[in-house]
Amino acid sequence: MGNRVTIVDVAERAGVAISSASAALNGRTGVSDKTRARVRAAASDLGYVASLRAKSLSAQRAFAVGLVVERAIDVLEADPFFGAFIGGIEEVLAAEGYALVLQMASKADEAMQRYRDLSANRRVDGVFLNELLVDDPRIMLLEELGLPAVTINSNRVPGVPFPSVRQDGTQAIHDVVGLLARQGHVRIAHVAGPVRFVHSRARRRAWSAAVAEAGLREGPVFTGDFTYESGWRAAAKLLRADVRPTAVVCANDLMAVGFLMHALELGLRIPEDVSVTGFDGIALGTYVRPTLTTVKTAPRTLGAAAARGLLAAIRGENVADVDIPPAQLVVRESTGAPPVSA
Amino acid sequence: MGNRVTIVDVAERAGVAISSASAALNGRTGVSDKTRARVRAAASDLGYVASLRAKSLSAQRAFAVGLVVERAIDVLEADPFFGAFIGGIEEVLAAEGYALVLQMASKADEAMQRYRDLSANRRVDGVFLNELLVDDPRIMLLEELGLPAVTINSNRVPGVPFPSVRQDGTQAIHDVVGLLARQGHVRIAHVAGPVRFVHSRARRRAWSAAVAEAGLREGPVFTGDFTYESGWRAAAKLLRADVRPTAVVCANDLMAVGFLMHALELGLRIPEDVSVTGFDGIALGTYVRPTLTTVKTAPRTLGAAAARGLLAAIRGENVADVDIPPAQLVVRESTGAPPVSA
DNA sequence: TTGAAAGCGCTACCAA
DNA sequence: TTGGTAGCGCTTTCAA
Repeated sequence: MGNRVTIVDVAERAGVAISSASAALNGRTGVSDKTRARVRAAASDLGYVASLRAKSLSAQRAFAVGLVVERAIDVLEADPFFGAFIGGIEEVLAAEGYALVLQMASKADEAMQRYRDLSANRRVDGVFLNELLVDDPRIMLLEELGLPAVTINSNRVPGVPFPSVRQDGTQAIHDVVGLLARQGHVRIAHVAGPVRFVHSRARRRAWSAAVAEAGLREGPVFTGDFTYESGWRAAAKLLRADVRPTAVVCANDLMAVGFLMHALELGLRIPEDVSVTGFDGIALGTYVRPTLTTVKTAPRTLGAAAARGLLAAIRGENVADVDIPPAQLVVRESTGAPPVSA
Repeated sequence: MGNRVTIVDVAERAGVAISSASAALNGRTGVSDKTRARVRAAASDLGYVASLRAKSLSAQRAFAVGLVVERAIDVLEADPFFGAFIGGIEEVLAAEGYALVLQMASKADEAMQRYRDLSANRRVDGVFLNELLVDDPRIMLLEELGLPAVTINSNRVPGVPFPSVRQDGTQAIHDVVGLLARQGHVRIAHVAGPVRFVHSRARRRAWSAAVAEAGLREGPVFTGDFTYESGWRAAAKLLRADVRPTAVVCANDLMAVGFLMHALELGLRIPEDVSVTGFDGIALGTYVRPTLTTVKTAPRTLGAAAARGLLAAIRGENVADVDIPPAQLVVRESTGAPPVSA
């Protein structure tokens, strides 16, 4: 344990000063090619790997970034977003010698505390701001803390000092509604996410605008919480109304599947009696019957872009907002022409 | 940034030596109560938080542990195990001031390299060994590296120097088979996981033993890879045989659901024509119709126990293997009496 | 281009 | 019980 190879050993073996060894190893200029080669050889002979601890302390960087997932922990199970998102993050982080510190919080104030700690003990050099709230308190907190950050899928808000990495879903939702309208649907409902989320609002606005654009009146809106159960409840509510919507655009797949399953349970046929669409493009949507028409997002690509943006922000670069290619409509079996009686 | 409060400031304000401040703050003995109180007050006045970087370097600990998830990254999406497992880990880590470093690898040798790096640059103090293989090369690697570890859900292998944290599923699989046998099933098939996994084998052995115990002959075995698709393929294979099994015990829920959906697609009724059972207890099993009879595991509890074990191992304690309460049979709709003709 | 040395902020040893 | 002080292993001036 204590017999670890340090830069001192490397310098000694190469017959140079420690500072030269450091410069050589880190690709800094000011060392002759000969010296650099000798140092490199010595390092590889000795199997030298720099201690991240010492490096962190002296370089004043943690070489790690943080992701705080705020979620009632049981709910996380059903949310496949993070797996792929984290995969994308890791992909670029690993290449840069950075690591991901993953934290979990079940409530908002707990999450705030995690950010505070992460900053106070300097465990990370920057963080991801996922699932933004309207007037998200984390923004101001991180600004105060001076911790670099990137926001994920937020709108470009003027006051916010952090770059945003997004995948637009607006166009795809327009496509969804357009598809339904062309199929003859007139009463198109929406199952929304909690209003506090920026992306819930964006999806609802997109639905709203698309419906108007199609020359239709807005159907009823049910506000869920992105869970299967709330999709189920949405069906109970919307399908029991005197005049049923013939199509329901849901703000995520899990709610759409909950809705769909309950509709089937009520004896309705999909899409003959009611069309259902989701958002996300999770695998579950292909397991159910009928398979779910949805908007396919790219969490992995998003994660990679977010990581690149965050690393750039940490390096102090002036990073612009980035938009990855927009989400795409994927038409499957849960959408079709409305009942003629409607 | 540079104006960070350090222990020097705290010591100065409290009018004591740095070493005393350190001792006081860390609850070490050898400081008077009065001094300790003064130091604590000074620290809180100043909003002092120790720098993890300096602490790490001097204490020779990273205050972080690693989890390397080895998975074809797209597959991860559908696997809800890790969300809850990580939740459990985080729960105990956070309380101890430790953090979780999450890494991803898509192939085995890539994963090995991640462990090697984690150890070489000393990013973590220990790691979780999940999804153990038979003769897992990671064991020897970590032993060589001298990195503390705990194995998750492995068998107690004599040669392995790491404590194991497990949840037994054997009894529950016996219960599954017992249930089926009592219902009159005689041909009970198994959809297994890849043979290289320790837990695949354990589940298969449990099925095998339980079938024998029920006085039955083993039904056919299909080896899948824990994906929905492989469950689907299993159905294609097993249900097309001349003599169909009347019940199928799957090694995880995702395969069970794939099997179930395909069986339905083939026009079979469940459980009237064929009973299907899973293992894991994921939410998906309650979304499908019929709902899935399964063995419910507790990944969250497992994660918490694993984290406790790992921290103890890091502290150098001699930690015993721990078994959390066993997985439980959950009977739902996908099991019932076999067809009379069978 | 090279090397000596001063930190980075903390822990822990050893005298006092 | 207290207070110096020598590391921990690296980066980064600043002279030579």
